[in-house]
Amino acid sequence: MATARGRIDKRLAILDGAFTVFARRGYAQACVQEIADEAGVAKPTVYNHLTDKATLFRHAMQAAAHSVLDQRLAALKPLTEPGPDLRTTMEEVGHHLVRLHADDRSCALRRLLYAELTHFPDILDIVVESGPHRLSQALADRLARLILAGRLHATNPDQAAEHFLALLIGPLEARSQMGTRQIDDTELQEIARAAAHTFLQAFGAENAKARQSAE
Amino acid sequence: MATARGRIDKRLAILDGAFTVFARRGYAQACVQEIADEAGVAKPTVYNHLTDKATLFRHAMQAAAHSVLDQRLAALKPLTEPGPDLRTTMEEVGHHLVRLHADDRSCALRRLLYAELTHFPDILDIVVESGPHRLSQALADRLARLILAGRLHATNPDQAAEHFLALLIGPLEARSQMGTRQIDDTELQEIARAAAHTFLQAFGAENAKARQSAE
DNA sequence: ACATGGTTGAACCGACCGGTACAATCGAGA
DNA sequence: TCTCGATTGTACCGGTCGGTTCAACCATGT
Repeated sequence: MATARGRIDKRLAILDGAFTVFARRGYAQACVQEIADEAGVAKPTVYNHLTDKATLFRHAMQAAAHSVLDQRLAALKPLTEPGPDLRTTMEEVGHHLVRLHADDRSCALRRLLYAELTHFPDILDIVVESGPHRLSQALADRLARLILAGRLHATNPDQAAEHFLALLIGPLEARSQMGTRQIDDTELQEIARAAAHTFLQAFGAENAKARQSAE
Repeated sequence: MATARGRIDKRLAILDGAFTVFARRGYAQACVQEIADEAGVAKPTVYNHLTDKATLFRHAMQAAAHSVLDQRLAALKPLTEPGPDLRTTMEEVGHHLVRLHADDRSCALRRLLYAELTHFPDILDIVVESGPHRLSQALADRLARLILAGRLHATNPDQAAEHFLALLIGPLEARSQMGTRQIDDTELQEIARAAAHTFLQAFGAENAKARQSAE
């Protein structure tokens, strides 16, 4: 009705509307009629494209997870060619990651994942495998290069990546109350700055050299 | 029927059974009849003690959050009188915290909180205020003492506490897939060890002295 | 023995919702 | 213009569940 009555794939509109409604109501409380309305489509059309409410949920979650992952991987790009000041590039990357993590759809995705873990165990594989795990791997790759280049001092790039992400996400989650409170951008920047500070304090090459020369 | 037909407060059994069933099914899918069965009680008895399914949920969550918080605060005790080796006491405390965090009830509490954030905004205040926030505050108090005693080098005890908790919880959450996978205790210990290592690398007094003397 | 108040089982009401059936309609290609 | 497939609105079925009612049932205090 409200949608442009074109040939644009309704499937996309359905999946998008489905995620919106699932995010708003949760799986059980979301009724298919509301999803159909949100997508500007009749209820039978929904069942025409997706057989089940469950498979509708699965596909919507998968699509959302995919789009979220792409954004996050793109945010790591500056680390492949960091400027002379490693600290500011790490702060930038951290800021970017934190901003993506605080995004509404990202928060909704995590909430839904947490919520329906028990009912849809297979979704965990889809989302988490293509989510934090892939991100951590990609970050570890970048950090490994930096270690080899002598700009970081760490024994285990995987652990370093895990810890950097933890220093970013942990304080963010604590402050944002699971995405309820809106956080203004300067506070996000402050979180990223603090995380980069602690991380470089622990893994920065200069600090390591200082420690070694003092022994 | 199966329960001892004593005068023991049924209210407690109801709240406990309610949390169990909510954890198992989620809020919407949990039917009151199953809660009554779990508590060994008739359905009208449930409505006799708690007026509503919603208030039942609220009270069950509050009770669970309270018990979880108590355990976590108790785990901080060794930090008030740390032995000569700060590292091992921090590893112990971290191990204890991580083990509590990985507990089934604790995971279920977080899952339910995440899941029903939208429907019960007031629960967030109850749980999060008496949860991670209080824990972070208590930890910050302990760390402040250690800073004054010259055993840690940090400018902001609140931030240090936030970062230590992040280094513990973040990797745990990543590895445990939101509490789905069971983690064996030696892996928990390894997580705590790594967290304490990075934390002391960044905030340890010896490292700081080394850095200063090298400048 | 008697009264009282919480407890029990069972049945019941009303609402909601997933999924389907069906007839009417629309849109594009021949 | 005609036809075919997808889409639409609507109505319906069946099941589930929150919440209530009610009669019977203890267990206690007097």
